[in-house]
Amino acid sequence: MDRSNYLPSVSIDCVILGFHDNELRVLLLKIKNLNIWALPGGFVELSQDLDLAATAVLKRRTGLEDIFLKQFKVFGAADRNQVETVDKMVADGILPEASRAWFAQRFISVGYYALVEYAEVIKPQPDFTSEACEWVPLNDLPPMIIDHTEIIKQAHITLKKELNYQPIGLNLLPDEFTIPELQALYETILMRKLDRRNFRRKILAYGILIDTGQRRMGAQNRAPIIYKFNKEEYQQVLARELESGIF
Amino acid sequence: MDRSNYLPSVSIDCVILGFHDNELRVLLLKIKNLNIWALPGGFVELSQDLDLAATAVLKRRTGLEDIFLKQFKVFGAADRNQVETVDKMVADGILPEASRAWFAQRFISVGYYALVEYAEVIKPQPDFTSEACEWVPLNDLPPMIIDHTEIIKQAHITLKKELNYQPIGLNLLPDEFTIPELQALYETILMRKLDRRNFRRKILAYGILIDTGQRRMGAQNRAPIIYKFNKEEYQQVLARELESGIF
DNA sequence: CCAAAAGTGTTCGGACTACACCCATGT
DNA sequence: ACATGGGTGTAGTCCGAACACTTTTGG
Repeated sequence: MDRSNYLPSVSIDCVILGFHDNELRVLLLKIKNLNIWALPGGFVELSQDLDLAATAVLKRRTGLEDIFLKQFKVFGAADRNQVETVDKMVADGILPEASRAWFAQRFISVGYYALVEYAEVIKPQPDFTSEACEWVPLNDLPPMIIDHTEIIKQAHITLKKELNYQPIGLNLLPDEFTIPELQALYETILMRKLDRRNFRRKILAYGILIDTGQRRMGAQNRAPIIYKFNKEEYQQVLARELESGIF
Repeated sequence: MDRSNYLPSVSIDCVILGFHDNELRVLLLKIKNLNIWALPGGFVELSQDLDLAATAVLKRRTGLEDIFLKQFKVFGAADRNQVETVDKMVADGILPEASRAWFAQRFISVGYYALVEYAEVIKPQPDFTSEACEWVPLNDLPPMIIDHTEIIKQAHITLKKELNYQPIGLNLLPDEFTIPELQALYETILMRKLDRRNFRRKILAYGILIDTGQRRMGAQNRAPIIYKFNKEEYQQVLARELESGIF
């Protein structure tokens, strides 16, 4: 693996969030032979846009493309390196001796977060340094490398703030869903209960839901209406928010 | 100048904003022998926190410390380098041949912005590559290097958004000021008129202003009350905002 | 006295909150 | 029938937008 193709000092970490069993989950890699987990990350090729490098990480781990991916913060503490971990991995033969210096260097890491539909990620892909790639509940994180716990925390804070000004759900929910399901997503992200009736009104007011005319049967209660996102309107609402601060 | 003390590939650009003559101004450096301007920037020492490096840039150019300085975005396009400009500067003897490679490399630049009190910056300091360091009105920018125009634009957008949830003015106004003066600052940042009465009510509701009991005399109209910021309350309001997304 | 701009109060409407009620579904 | 949770309506409250009047200052 030739490290000379990458920009030194710069890394990318992706907080890939999915929603399952009414829980927010983040995609993590378990480092071989160690009880330490890490965010999927990567480096930037010499002639590659930073955002593209992030997109490539997402693609590599999940197979997904065209997903909402957003830079949210840079992590640049002086002690952001992992000498001990790298030494151990070299000793275990996981990393070749030749790449010790590369991985042990200090990185400035750009944090990105993505929202993906859990079900569409068939088989998360570990890399050669990791023995597992799993969805881990956000509120039950294992020991993480360096500051990755903090990175996840910051991603979650960012997500909560975004929720106040933008609809969220496309990419995070299946194609078809009910309003109660969408509400469960919101409640999970915000970590608090919302009023059913007010939520419905607010979300319908966005004008981004399409009534499919179908209902979700099977439960021991009134069958809720199944909706789809009106993707054009959805994108327009997002764009309106982003535009809000034109120069 | 030994470049081996710095992290490669990573740079910092600071959008230092001041307020004067009812205009927002940004501190720019004019590159020697060229009609191109640049944001004050710098690099990160090998064992220096990223945020500290940004603070150092601010200190170096303005002499100011303990100023609100915030990371707002990373600029990582693949073509973010300045080969032609560097070649010209080396040819002109401004940059030593030995540092050509350093300055011509591709940088991932972390954007910071700062709000400073115009009057407190006595004499902005140019560096050895620049022949001037001046306050330039934000809506009358000269030709800028690489993507620095875009960086300033993004900083302004960020500032406008911050304004919606936080008070701004400490660091940007003199110690004593009137509410109409504070309103002029807001109107300049937001680039639109605000209602006098609603503005007054809203800003007083924050509880961060102290009536000094004095009035600004001299104008041909009723003398406005002079206020000071209640700095403790001000910081608390800011902290409350930042805390708002606790895990 | 007059122009100019500061200080004060009131009203209106929209958005969010907090509720109570009815309806459909599976057991 | 009944427990469960979905769909609908309504009154109260808060906040911001819009606007009219009075007060103070210098000329």
